[in-house]
Amino acid sequence: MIVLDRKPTITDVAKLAGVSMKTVSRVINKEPNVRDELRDRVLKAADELGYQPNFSARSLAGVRSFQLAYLFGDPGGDYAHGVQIGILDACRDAGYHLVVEQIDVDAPDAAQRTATLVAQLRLDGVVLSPPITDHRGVLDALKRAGVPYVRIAPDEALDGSPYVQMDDAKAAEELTHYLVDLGHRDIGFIKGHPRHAAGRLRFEGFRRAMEARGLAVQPSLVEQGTFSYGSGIDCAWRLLRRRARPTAIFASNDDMAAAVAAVAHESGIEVPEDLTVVGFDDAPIAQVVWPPLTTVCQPIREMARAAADLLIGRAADKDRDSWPDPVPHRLLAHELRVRRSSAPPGERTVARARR
Amino acid sequence: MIVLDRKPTITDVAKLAGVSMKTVSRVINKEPNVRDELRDRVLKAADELGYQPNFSARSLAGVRSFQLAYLFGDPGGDYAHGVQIGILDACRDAGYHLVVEQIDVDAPDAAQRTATLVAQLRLDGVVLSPPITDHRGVLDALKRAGVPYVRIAPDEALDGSPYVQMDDAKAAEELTHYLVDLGHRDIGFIKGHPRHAAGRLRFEGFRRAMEARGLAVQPSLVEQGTFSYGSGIDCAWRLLRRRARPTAIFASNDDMAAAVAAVAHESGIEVPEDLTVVGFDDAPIAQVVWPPLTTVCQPIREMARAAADLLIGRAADKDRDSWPDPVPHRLLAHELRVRRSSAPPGERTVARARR
DNA sequence: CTGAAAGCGCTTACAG
DNA sequence: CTGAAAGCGCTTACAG
Repeated sequence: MIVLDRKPTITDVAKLAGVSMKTVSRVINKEPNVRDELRDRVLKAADELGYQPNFSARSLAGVRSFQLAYLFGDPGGDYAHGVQIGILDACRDAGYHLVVEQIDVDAPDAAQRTATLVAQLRLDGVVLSPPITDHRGVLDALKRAGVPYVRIAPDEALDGSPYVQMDDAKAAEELTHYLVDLGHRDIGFIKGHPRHAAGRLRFEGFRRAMEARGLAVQPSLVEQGTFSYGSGIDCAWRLLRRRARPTAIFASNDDMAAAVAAVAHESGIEVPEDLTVVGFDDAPIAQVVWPPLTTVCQPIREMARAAADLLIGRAADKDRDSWPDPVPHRLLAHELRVRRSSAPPGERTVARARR
Repeated sequence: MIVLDRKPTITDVAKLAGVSMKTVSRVINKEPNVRDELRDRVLKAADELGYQPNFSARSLAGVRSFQLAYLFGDPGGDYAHGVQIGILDACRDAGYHLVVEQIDVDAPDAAQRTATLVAQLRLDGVVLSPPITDHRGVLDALKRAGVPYVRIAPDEALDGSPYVQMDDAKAAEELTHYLVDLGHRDIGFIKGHPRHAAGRLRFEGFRRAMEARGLAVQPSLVEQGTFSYGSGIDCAWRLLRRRARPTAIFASNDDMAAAVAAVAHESGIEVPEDLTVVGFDDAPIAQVVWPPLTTVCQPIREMARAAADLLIGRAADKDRDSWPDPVPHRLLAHELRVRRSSAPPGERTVARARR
């Protein structure tokens, strides 16, 4: 181990190994066309000096920056955090770094802030998650700057860019079949944010499953939420104070399902004895409310990892100036998680619902 | 608005404004010694071209990088996410970018990964939060690399580096006084992770307050948790199946308090009628369990913001090679949040506890 | 398979 | 107050 009074550079390694700078560069970047003997000498020298490439120099000189950015909108979110962890998984494996930026979807300067970010930083790619995965201005700014991006759980796939998703409609169908199989007929539904694809698709799946079983979706049992806990509270009150209340409630995400459980408690309605409650996402909250929620696991971390890998793969490709045709996309598997918030409807519950 | 076929550089701005590159640099970086007239010309030219400085070039050439890093340990955390939002607040205002890295505290390569990060990236500073705010190896790696860092809620302040904190002991004291004033005498306590300063300080505050009121801390009512929801479940069972169970339980954080509430529900114990439960932090979970938790608000976002501001301030300082003496630190204000999980002990509850 | 030269877009250190 | 030159640590494009 040789210690310099400054950070060792590629030149230091080259001198020590007795080769040119360019050869060191080839070895560090795993490029072909280096004799094994030289490669070994370089690796040894780099190791002795504790050499690490300077990412600023790399990105200034080269076409790759070894840097990704993650743009997220929701300042509160478990979701955003989960996505971030998944991106970091990919970055760690590929020797990448991650820059994060929070951009309020409703801020008038969202597009401008995106443009500034990509003008200042050379980025191999940007990962987007809901709600800004569907922000037209942000998308346009990225396109104009020529920065590759991948959208997670996008609304319209029509953007021409790659995306990663799960099958929300199918998962909602499965969850609904599960409820019907349990014996529920009068099922309340709390919709998600109308602007979010996931919200619409989950309702669509519910509707389809009900029809498939010959059951009517009762309009009076469908409430419009926004995915927030607060909206879940409001919808739950409306649903539960009805004389003929449902025996089960399907909330479009776990936050709203937790809200339903809270309102039930407050109203003296036992979950799941008097009311089955199911959510969606398998967010941390699902296991932390009482009772733990039956839900569908959305593989957020894996989705994010896949998005980042797509970007890293493109940057490594010799044909890095465009996406392959057709543009890549990934559909990741979900999973039903049955927990204690669901049960067959009780006798008296059914009686009341039927009344 | 002039559009080039490439990103405009400082040279483009200089030419358009009819000044030297160096003058543009002075204006962009708000350095003194530029005539107003030149400044205006430069600003106008920069604006017309839509010029944005290249951060890679800046950090390669200069002593500042306009970039901070945030190292967090807990992959699950609301806490980490809150810290990140606070740092981003500061970055946004100062024109900084933020690189994030997740490092498992218990991983043997935690220090090595830190060293690699700071060798590859030029950073104006690093923000650390629990649990790695107390990781000796990580701290040493940072020190060795000469990268300034600020610790959030550190265990030992003895490190010689700046830190930001709240007064955990005092807050716990206040919360305990509140419980005693409500009429509680038999108060159970669930400790936090023994390795975390916050855990110890909160218990210390509890102890002090009990003594101040002439009440004994009953060893049989003190359980050792780890801040996790799961540990809260275990501790709650032990506390609640006792014949003479406490009338109130003080959990060292909200996750564990939520767990207590869940176990209470499962056991048919009503909160707050039969049992008062209080937490700590005012994490999102506090308002999302039933009933909402009485807790202490830890100003995480503001603490993180203060930490980042310290780092940004130092980088902007002409004396940026060392911290001022004495090293700066910030103590931010907490706040008691009374919600529905706490109430005076009921008659029968007191009777049972006294038995 | 290997390397010498030029250049990425800035800031530093210096001169005037 | 202003600017010309050198250099940060790499990669590119090219030559051999």
